[in-house]
Amino acid sequence: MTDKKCRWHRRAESRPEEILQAALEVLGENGYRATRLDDVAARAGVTKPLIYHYFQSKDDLVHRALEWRLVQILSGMRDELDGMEAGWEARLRSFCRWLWQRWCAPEWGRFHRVVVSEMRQEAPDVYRKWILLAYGERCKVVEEILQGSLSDLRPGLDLNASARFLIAGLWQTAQVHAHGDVLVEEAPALDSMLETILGIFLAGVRRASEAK
Amino acid sequence: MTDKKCRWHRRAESRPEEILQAALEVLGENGYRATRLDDVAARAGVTKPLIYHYFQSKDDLVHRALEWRLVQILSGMRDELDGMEAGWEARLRSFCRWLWQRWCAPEWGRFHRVVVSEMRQEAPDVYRKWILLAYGERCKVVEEILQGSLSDLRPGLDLNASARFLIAGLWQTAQVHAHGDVLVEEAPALDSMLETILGIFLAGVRRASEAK
Amino acid sequence: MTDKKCRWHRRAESRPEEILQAALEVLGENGYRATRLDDVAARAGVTKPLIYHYFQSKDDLVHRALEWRLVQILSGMRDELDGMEAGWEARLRSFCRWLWQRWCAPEWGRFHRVVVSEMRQEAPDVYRKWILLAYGERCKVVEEILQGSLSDLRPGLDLNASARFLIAGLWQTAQVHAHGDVLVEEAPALDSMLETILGIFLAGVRRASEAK
Amino acid sequence: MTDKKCRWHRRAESRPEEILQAALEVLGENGYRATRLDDVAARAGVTKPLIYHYFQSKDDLVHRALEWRLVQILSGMRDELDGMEAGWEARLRSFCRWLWQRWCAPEWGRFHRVVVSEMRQEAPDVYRKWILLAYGERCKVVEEILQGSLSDLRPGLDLNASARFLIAGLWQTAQVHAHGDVLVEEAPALDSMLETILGIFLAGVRRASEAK
DNA sequence: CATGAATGAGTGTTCATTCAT
DNA sequence: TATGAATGAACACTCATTCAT
Repeated sequence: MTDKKCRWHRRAESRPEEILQAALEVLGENGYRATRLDDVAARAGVTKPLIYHYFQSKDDLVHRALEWRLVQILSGMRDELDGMEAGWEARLRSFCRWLWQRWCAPEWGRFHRVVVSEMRQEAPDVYRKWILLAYGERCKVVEEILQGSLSDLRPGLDLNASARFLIAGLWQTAQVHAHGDVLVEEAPALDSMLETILGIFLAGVRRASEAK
Repeated sequence: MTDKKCRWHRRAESRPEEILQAALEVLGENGYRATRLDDVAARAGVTKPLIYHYFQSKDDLVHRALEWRLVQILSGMRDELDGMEAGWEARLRSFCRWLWQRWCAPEWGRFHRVVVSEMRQEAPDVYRKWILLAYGERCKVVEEILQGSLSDLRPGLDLNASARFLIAGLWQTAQVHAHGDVLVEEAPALDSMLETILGIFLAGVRRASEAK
Repeated sequence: MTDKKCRWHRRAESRPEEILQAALEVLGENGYRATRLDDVAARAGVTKPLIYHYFQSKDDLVHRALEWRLVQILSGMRDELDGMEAGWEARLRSFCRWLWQRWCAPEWGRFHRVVVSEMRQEAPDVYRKWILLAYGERCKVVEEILQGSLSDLRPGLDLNASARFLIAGLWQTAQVHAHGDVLVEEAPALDSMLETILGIFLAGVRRASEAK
Repeated sequence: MTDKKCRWHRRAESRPEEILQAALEVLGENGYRATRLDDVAARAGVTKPLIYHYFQSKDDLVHRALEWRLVQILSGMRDELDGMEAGWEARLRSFCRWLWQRWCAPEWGRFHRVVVSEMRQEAPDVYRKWILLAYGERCKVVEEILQGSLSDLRPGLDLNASARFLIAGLWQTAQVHAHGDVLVEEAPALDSMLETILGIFLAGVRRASEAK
C-alpha cells in the first residue's frame, strides 16, 4: 500500500551511497574525463537533478566517491599488522605480501589508475590524500619495523630512504606488472617477483656479519 | 616593422615546431583535458585553423607533440652508456645517477605527469610507447649490466626481476620525491636517496662471499 | 504574465512539434544546406541544446520533420478515392484533379523542392520514401483504375507504363507550371492544362472503336 | 630547357577548362553542398588560389562549369532536327527517341540531378537557364511540329499544353526510370516505355477520323 | 603564372547545471 | 523527495577566401 504512493521514498537513505557506488564504477571504467553525470545517474537508477540534491557538483561527487572508497580500502591495515608474527624479517615479509596482494588486485588497479592519473590534475587534493594514506603510511610502517631492529641492520642505514625504496619498488612494480598493459611478456610470475624484491631488500639492509 | 601592416606573418618553416612547443607547454600546465586548442593557438601566436593546416586533429597534435619530445628526451642513452667506466658496479651507479638526474628534472616531471596520468586513459598508445621506451628500455640496460657479471651476483638471482625492482624503485621514488607534492617534508635529500637505494640494491644482489 | 520573471517556459508537450514545425518552415525557406540549427531554434523560440533534448542530431531533426509532414500530406488519398464516382474515366478524372490540386498548392511546391532537390543528395532514404509514397502509390492507383476497365482500352496497352506516363506528366507539369519560376509566361491556365492532359491521355488509351 | 624553369607555363591556356572539368566531376559525384574547393583543386591538379585566379568565387566556378557543360549538351539539337525525316509523326518519334536517349544517359542523370536538385536552391539563375534551354526549347520544338500538321490533329487541341505534357512525361519518366533509385523493379524496359508513351500521345492528339 | 601559409566566420554538438513542477 | 525540461558556455572542426612570395 505504501509501496504504491511512496515508491520513491523506498530507498531514500541508501540513495547517496548508491550514487557514490555508481560514480565509482563509471569512474573506474571511463576515467574522470569521460565520466558524465548522465551515465552516473543512469547507472544509479536516478535522475541527474537528484544527484544535485545530494552533492554540490560533479567534482564534489567524485571527491566524495573516491574518499568514501579510500577509507574502505585503507582500513584494516593496522589490525592486520597487529596480528602478524614477531621477528622483523617475518613481519616485513608478511606486510609486503599483504600489500602486494592488494596492489595486484584488479579493483585496486582501476582505482589507482584514475586517482594517480587524472585526479592528480583534476583534483590534486584527492590525489594528495590518496598518496599520503596509501603510500606514505606504508612507508611509515616499514620504517617502524626497521627501526625496531636496528641491531640487525647495516650501520648508518637511512631507514626513511630504505623504506621509501621498498614501498616505491613494490608499488610501481605491481602497477606495471599487474595493471600495466605493457612489459607483460617475459615478466616473472607475480609471486616470484615479490620474493626477488624481498630477497634483495632484506639482503641489502641486513648487517654484513649476519650473512655468516 | 612589417608587423604593423601585415595581417599575418609568414614563418612557414618554424611554425610546426612552434605549435608543438606551445602544445607541450599548455599540456604540461593544464593537462590533456584542459588543453584547449585556442590556448595552444594563442600561445603559438597563430590561429586555430592554422593548427589544422599542420595537424589533423587535437589528438594528432598532442600525439605528435609528445612523441616529438619523447625522442628528444630518450635519445642519448646508449651513447651515454658507452662512455661509462668499466666494472659492473661502477657502470650501474653511473647509469642510475644519469637516470636519477633526468627523472628528477622539473621538465620530466611535468611531462611524466601528463603521459602517465591522462594519456593512459586518453591515448593508450602514446602511454604504451612512453612506458616501453622510458621504462622498459631502462630495465633492459640494467639486466644487461647484471648479466655481464654473473660471477659477482648471488646465485639463482632473477636478473629480470631484479632489474625491474631497481628501475621501479628509482622511478617511483623520483616521482614522489621530486615531483610529488606530498611527502616532501622529512624526506632525505635527493642525492642521499639515490645513494641509499644503490647501496641497498648492490648489497642485495652481490654474492655473499664478497662481503668478507 | 509569468513571462517576465521566468528564464524559460515549460511547454513540454507541445515543444517537439513546435520544433518540427519551425524546422519545416526554415527548411522550406532556406533549403537543407542553409538551414542552421540556430535559425530553427530561434524560430521555435527555444535554444539549440533543447533541440538536442528531443532530437539526436540535425539530420535526425530534418528527417523527422519531413516524415512528420509526409504522412500528413499523403494521408487521405484512399479515403478520397473511395468516395469517387463510378466509371473509370470519371474516377481517373477525379483522382487526377485531386492530385493536381495538391501538387499545385504552394506548400507542396516548397516541400517538394527541398525533398526532391537537396534531400536526394543529403538523405537519400528520405527522398526514396517520398518518391515511393508520393509518386509510386499514385502510379499504382492509376494502374488499378485502368486494370478495372480493360475492355474499354486499346488492346495490348502496357498499363504500368501508361500509368507512369500520366503521373509523370502531371507531376512534372505541375512542378514546372505551378512552382517553376520559368516558362510561366504564355502558359495555359492551370485548369486548362489539366483538361488537355486528361483529354490526350484518355483519348490515347481508349479503344479505337469507341471513337465512333 | 624551358621545360624546367617554365614548367607551370605549360598548360596555361588549358588550365581554366581543366578546372571546369574537375569541378564538374566533383559536382556530379558529391553534389553542390559537398563540393569543396580543395577537392576540385586536387582533382584538377592545381592549387586553390589558382582557382581564384581564374574564377571569382566558388559560386562563379560552379556557374561557369555548369553553363559550359550546358552548351555542350544542348548543342546539336537543331542540326539533328534538320536531318530528320518528313512527316510529323515520324519527326515527333525521331525527336523523342533522340531526347529519350539523351535523358537516359548516365551522365545526363548526374548532371540533371545536381542542377534540378541543389542548384535550384543554391543558384536559381543556373537552374532557370537549364530548364529554359533543356526543357522549354524541347517543348517549343514539339509545338512546332504539331503546329505544322494541324489538319491531322484533334480540333481545338491546345498545342502548347500538349507539347508540355509530352515533354514533361518523357522528362520525368526518364528521370525516375533511368536515374531514380526507386520504382525500378517491375518497371517496363526503357524502349518499351518510350513506345507506350509515344503511342498514347499520338493516339491522343490525332484527329478521330484518322483512326479509320 | 603559381603557391604555401594564414585567417574569419561560422556550425554542429556536448555537458554541467538550474528552473518549475 | 524527485524529475523532465531548459539553458549557457564552451569547444573541436570546416571551409571559402586572401596575403606574401
